[in-house]
Amino acid sequence: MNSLNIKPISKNRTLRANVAEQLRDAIINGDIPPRTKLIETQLSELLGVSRGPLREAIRQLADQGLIENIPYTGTYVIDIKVKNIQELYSFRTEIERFAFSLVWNKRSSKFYSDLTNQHKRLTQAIKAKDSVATIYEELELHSVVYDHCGHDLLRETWQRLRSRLHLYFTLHQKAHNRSGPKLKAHDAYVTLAAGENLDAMLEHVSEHMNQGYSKVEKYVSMIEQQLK
Amino acid sequence: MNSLNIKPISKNRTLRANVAEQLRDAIINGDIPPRTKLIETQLSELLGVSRGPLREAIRQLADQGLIENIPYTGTYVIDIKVKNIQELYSFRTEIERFAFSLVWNKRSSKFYSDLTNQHKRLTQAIKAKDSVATIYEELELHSVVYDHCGHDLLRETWQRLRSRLHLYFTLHQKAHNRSGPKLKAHDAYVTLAAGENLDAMLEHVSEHMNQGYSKVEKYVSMIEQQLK
DNA sequence: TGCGATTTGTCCGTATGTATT
DNA sequence: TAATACATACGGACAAATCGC
Repeated sequence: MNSLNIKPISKNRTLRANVAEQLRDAIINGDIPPRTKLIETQLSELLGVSRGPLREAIRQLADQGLIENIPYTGTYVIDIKVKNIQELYSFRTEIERFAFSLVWNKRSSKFYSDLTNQHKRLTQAIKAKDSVATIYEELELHSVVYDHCGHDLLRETWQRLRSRLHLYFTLHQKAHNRSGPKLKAHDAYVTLAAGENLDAMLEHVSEHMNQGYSKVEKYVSMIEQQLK
Repeated sequence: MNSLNIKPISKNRTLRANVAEQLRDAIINGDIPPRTKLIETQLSELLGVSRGPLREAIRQLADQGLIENIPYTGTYVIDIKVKNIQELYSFRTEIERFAFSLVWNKRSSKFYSDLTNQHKRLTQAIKAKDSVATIYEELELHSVVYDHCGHDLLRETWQRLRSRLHLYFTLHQKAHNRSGPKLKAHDAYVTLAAGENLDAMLEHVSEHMNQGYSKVEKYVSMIEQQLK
């Protein structure tokens, strides 16, 4: 009843936006695997749109870093590389620490409630063993601090990373789909974020990221070797 | 002879890339002032291209944050707002400190030479009172650390900020075109970057940014009041 | 080296949707 | 309410570039 449905009722009014959203979702959910070549004529027929809006959507996803476009050659879903993961995690650490520094002295009651509510959703998804929802809710949990820090540029930067991060999470999940994230992995995160010790929070962010990184690093380096 | 020409011989092979570059340059050089509405039919005729590539270029510049698109309504050059400037500078501080931390222990001889050469170019531009070149060379100087830190994601993020920063610099310059940057404003920056005290460098970056921010803040808040 | 097939890039004419007046 | 201006979308056509043979 009072639980808001997660569905983002974003009625994208333009076709290009809808196409971009559909393609993005298909990629980050693993339905279109890395290295796949996106052929315009095929896609436009599949999606039921003309090449115009499709090409504009492709341009947007390329700017977001989910696909790579080589002129006169083709557009490909990005590849997995250890270096990219490492960069994603190290950069994430920096900006999330920055976000907490910004939000710390102006944390509102809504911040606390958003945090706990989102933690609840994540816990439920984990308990339900819904791996797709778990990934989404974990990213949503981390989005809370960006949404409340009042720094549009920072939030925008986070959103750009989020898609790629989502893709890596999905691929990792699919590789060994039984080991989801630990049930209590985010307890300390939420507790500290609602506490009064900023330094402890910042330190925890760094640790949390390192743990996440080492979790996927081995898998990715293995994949990279296989493809080599 | 040995001095490489600055001209980026980037023969953009696709029309959309050329159009995007032309539009971007026109905006950051102030030839197309903020709030200007970009009308597709006019632009496509002016540039001598069809609406297809033009629209794709517009989508790219919108993703870069230089223009804003409102569906079925129009595309406008971004507005100037104090909050945006403040965000730009605070975020820049964070990522440039991060970049120096990354590069510190692997600074190569090329890093030092790039740094001093670029400082020389900046100095020459200032002496020549070439305000357009001065802005470009100052941004190039700051680009050195990103180019050498070996973090593609960080460099990519910097490039995204750079266009907006360039625009603000240009507008500030045009507002009172006699006060260019001080001749020795970057001496300490270069000296510290080539030195051995990382903490001093990081501290200087923060100070350097604060100075830059306060320089444009008053001007922008004035403009913002005028337009209100 | 060249040739042909495939795909991307580009142009144009037209029709429709939307906001504004 | 109607009319206008413009963005959006479609479909067909052709040019240009890449790749495999």
